[in-house]
Parts: sequence; structure tokens; C-alpha cells
Amino acid sequence: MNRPAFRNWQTVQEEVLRRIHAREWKPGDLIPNEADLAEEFGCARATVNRALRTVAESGLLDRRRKAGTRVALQPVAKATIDISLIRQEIEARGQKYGYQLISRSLQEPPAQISGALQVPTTRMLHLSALHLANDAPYAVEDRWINTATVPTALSETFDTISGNEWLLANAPYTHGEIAFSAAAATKEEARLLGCPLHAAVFVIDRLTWDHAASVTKVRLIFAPGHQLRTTL
Amino acid sequence: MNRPAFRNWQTVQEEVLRRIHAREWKPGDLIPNEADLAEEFGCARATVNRALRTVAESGLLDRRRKAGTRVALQPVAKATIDISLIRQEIEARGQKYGYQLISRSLQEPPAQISGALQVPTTRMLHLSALHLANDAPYAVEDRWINTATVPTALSETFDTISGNEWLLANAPYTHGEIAFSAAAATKEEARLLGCPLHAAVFVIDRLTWDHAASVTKVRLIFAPGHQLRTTL
DNA sequence: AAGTGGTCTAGACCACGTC
DNA sequence: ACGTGGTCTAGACCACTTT
Repeated sequence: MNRPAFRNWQTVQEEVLRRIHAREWKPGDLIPNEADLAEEFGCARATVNRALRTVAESGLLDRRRKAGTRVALQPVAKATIDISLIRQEIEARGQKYGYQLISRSLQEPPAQISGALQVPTTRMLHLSALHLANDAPYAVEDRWINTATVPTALSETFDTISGNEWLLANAPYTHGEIAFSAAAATKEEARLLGCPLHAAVFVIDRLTWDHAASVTKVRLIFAPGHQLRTTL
Repeated sequence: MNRPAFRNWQTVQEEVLRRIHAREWKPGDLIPNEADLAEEFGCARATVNRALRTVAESGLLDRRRKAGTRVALQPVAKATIDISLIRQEIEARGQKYGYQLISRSLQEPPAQISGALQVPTTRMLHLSALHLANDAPYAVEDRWINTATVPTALSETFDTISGNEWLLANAPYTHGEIAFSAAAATKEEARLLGCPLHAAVFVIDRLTWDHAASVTKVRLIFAPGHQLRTTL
């Protein structure tokens, strides 16, 4: 009777993953409960719990009280994307970061913008800027800032620091939405990015909130060829 | 002396998040250690640990042994994207799912494909298919399957089940890469999706592995207007 | 060397959902 | 009603990293 040493939760997790991949536990199968596994592995139930909870978070297991733990029938892959500052993104690749403010104005937003931010039609701060990598256009930032939520933004010129960066340091948010899509470059975007009109560009739209108050809405238009990568 | 009830890790987490948002703990600040917080909150250290670990995973705290726990200077937002089956994606929106196999052949892959899959130049299974939502083109799937890793794929016709779905049920993978980008629709893609040539389309490229063996490489080209959304 | 987070244990009670 | 996962506790030891 060998009692292999499953002494920590990572080891237990590896064994669980192995059994799933090896089809010892098939999709849809009910696996033994925590107490039984703890006994089998010779560790505490809390250790098994930690391992199974982690695997469940990755989508490979479905856990329900009383019903037990099952191998997911159709594992939903979860890709985690780190949304970092554009400056960091560029510097992380060893390139030189550049920033140019294109325009800064107080203006009444189009209905689509004020609707998304759920604010009464009022003047808001509108920024347009260009991010560069090694002096080449990298992305256009088009941002609306809710000055009711972030009044201090009014006294910032944004000519050396991007809205991206200033807000992160000065305007906390509790939650937000993000959307990825493809679009055809507008005339203005094509001019700034130095690409053909209607070129296919990668777009990120983000909307952030501080509790019930909207903070900012930003659209990032990346130069053609940009990819967002991650692992599964 | 009030002893507010921070009796579970979620409550502790909320209080920690409140202090960060309220700038009681500012970016860069060292916060009290687990033992002190446990005493302050009147709970066990393990409970504080669970709360802080969870917050750290979201990117708002940096934790290092001996150095302690600090509020992140530049919180990296982490967006988690669920990569589900296209069929589920469509059905979840209450639309009717449709599938059409366009082509299935054994052929020698272009160098780019065989290079990505790290296989010797050999015949591989190539599938092209169309996914439909309410009878309208939704996405084109272009897939290469490594028949050395998944020989059973050779006996599947794929005329009623997509490669997407069949592989999930029949070919486990341990890890993979995924990339999002924008591209101009090729002639073939435009024809299948019913969109203009060179229209801006959203593209997902995925490459999966079972340990050291490549399983499949797939490119999904979505009809114009497609968005991938999630929350922050 | 010492302080901090990381984890394990054994036992307990609770919450939820199925039966 | 009862079985399962979810969590808390108190104490212990360990691993890492900084001093």
C-alpha cells in the first residue's frame, strides 16, 4: 500500500487535473467528496478544499452543496487579460514610450456618450491623445471624463500625462465594463495612426464607475496589426 | 470599544477594499500585517489571509513575504473572458444556432501553421466551417487538427458537429494561447459572412496543447460588428 | 537573524440544495 | 432530513526575503 505524499494543495490539484485529463474522472462524473479524498490523499479536508476550489475557478469542475463535485461537461476556458497602462505595455517590450495630446476641450457629449455614462446632458471633459512606441503611432485614445465625479480633472492639462495614467492615480473606480471589437479606421484615426482610411483596427472600449457614479469612458484604437495575447 | 463583526472573509475583503478606495490606505502604502489585522477585526489570521489573498489576485495589493503587503501603485485591471462554445454563446442570447461544414480535407499545412504547431511537415486535418445565428452568418471557423495527437479525428466527418465542440469533448488540452486582433476580411471570408471585401472583422486565434503535443490551431473570424464584452 | 506571508491540521459549525 | 461544500478557529511550522 503506497501512500504517495499529497502534502500540499498544489500537489492535490495536480493529481486532480491528471485524473481529469486521463479521463479517470470523465466529464459529467461525480467525484468523491472532500472528506473521502482527504482520507485517500492523507491530508486535511481544508487542503482538498483549496485544491478543488481552485480547479473549479478555472472552470473544470462544477461544485454544488449537497449535489457534490462534478467534472464540467463543457469546460469553459477562462482567459485572463491584464489591462495595464499603455506606457507599461510598451516599456515592457523594451520600446520607448511617447505621448502626444491632440485635443482637450470641455464640450457637450454626443447622446451616445452621455447615455452610456448616465449623466444629464452637460459639459464634459473630452480628451484625444496619441500613444507612440519608438516614435511610431501605437494607439489613439479618445476619452470622456465625467467632471461631476472627478472635478479635479478640470485643473489638469493632460499635456504630459495621459488620461489613462492620471485617472488611475487620481480617480479610483469600483467596477467597469470592457469590450473588444474591430472597426474601420475613421479619417482622423487613419491620419493619426498613419494608416489607410478604413484599415481594420483593433478597438477597446472601457467604461468605469465609482459605485453609482460614472468616471470615464474611453476608446482605444490601436494601429493595424495589434494583437492582444494571453494564455489559457 | 465597538467590535464590528468582521466574521467572514468577504466582510474583511469589503473593509479592505473600502479602505483602499477611501484612500485610508494609499497606493504604495504598507498595510498592517495579517496578525495585527486579525486582532483588529477580531477574527482568525486565516480569515484575513483569505481576504487579502483574494484582493491581491485582483491586482490591488502586492504581497511579499517579509516585505509585507502594499497597496498596488498601478493596479493592473484583470479582465476575465469566458471562452465558451460558439453554440452556447448564441443560444445564451436566445438565438437559433446553425452550423455548416464548408470543407474538410487532409492536406499539408502552410509553413506558418506547421511551425506554430511544431510538427514535422505532414498531412493534417483542415476544416472550414460557418457558424450561424438565426440563419445569419456569425463566424467562420478555420481549423487545423494535429492528427498525430488526435488520430480519432480522422474518423469524424464534422458535418453536423463543429471542430470546436468535438474537440472539447474528445481531445483534452492542458494549456494554450489565445490572441485577439482585427483583420480585413479576405475574399472567401467576405463571401461566407456576407460582408464587403476587406471589411473590418474581429479575429480570435487559438492554439492548444496537451502537454508537449499540439492539438489544434483555430482561427475564428466574426461577422462585422461583433464585440467581446466582459466586466472589470 | 528575524519578520512576514503561505500553508497545514483537526475539529467544528453553518448554508445550501437535494431528496 | 441530511449530505455536501463553505468557512472559521487556534495553533503550528515552513519558505522566502529582507535586513
